[in-house]
Amino acid sequence: MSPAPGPRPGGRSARIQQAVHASTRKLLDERDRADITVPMIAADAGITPSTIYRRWGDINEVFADVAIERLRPDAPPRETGSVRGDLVAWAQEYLEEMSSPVGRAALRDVVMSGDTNPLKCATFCRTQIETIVGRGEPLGTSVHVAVEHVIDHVVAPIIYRILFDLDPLEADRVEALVDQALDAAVRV
Amino acid sequence: MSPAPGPRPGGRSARIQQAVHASTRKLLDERDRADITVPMIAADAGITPSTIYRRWGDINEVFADVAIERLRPDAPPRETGSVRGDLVAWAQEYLEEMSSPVGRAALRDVVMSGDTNPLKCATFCRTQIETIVGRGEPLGTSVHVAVEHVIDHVVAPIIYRILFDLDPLEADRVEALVDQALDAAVRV
DNA sequence: ACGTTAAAGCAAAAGGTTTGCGTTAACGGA
DNA sequence: TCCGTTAACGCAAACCTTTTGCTTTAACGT
Repeated sequence: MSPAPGPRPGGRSARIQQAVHASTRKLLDERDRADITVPMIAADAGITPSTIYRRWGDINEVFADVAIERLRPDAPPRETGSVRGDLVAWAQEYLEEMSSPVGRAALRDVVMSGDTNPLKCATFCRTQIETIVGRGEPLGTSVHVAVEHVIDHVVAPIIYRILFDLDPLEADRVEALVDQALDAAVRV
Repeated sequence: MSPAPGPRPGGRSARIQQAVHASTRKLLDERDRADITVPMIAADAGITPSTIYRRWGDINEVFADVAIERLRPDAPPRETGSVRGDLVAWAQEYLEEMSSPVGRAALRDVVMSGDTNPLKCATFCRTQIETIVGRGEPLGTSVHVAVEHVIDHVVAPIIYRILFDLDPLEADRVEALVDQALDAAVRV
């Protein structure tokens, strides 16, 4: 009776999505974001503008879509031998990536799009932290508590300062923040 | 020789700015932000669209301009008898205001506009905190340190969770964050 | 292979944005 | 108080983006 009209992730759709992403990234490297239009992206990708409007809605959704790919972790956090060491290394690298012009722009593009993209982005981050903390203490509610503290005391200040254009954190301050987060988690 | 061509904050400009702000706030209450256009605002304000384009550039700048007025503190932080109490009361109120749909939208509008607006917004916040901390220990570098810690450990988690659509902080967790910020500041 | 249908192409209509030029109204000096 | 100067506004036409109805293409299941 119902042929299950689910999505169709087939070849053509995927090809067009990749073309749009590639053209958007390319234009983003060349021009200022305010000077990029949907017809420009379409022309570069070799498709018609209406395809973009129908699939993405508006140009901000395209930017957000590209941004979230940039924000997706490409590898599990590397191991240094201790949870603290892993967290410090991960946080310093995260700070580095997000402070760069590309990282800042990606963060803004994600934040300005509807609720689900920011949540997805925060979840990428949380998952990485869970991996690290989970190595030291496999499973249990204390892991969850520690993760929350790392998000509040380490990730939040990093991102807040970037989004609001304050001076970025120093690398050694990141270390202190990690210690404070772990301290706070232990005391609960 | 040079008649100093400075800005002209006179009556007409101010009147038009107010009209645009008022119409924007009104439309923002009625419709979804994506459905609001520059010609709509202009019509409601009784001016021509080109005036808005020339003064603000685009509609996002208008939204950001309105948002920053919403974010500007309307009174100095109220006093409870202790620095800790003042900070807790202020932070809980701040959380409340920023979590509301209007507050969230204003935050996003500010963040998505160029660098100076976010910085202005963060400075509003910092100034309020400085006022509170300065009451306990008038002037000195330790005040500055404490303010930094409150921003990193209290403000940042509040705002991060709002912007990335995580569960908002509980009111009693705010209290714990203030304590942690003050602890961290003392240890430096 | 064939039928079905989601997604893309095309083109015209609708609407938003930019721009040149004339007009208005603050501001400063006589 | 009046007058000259000039930033800012109004108007309207040109330009570009966005939307929309219809046709065509190409995945996917049978």
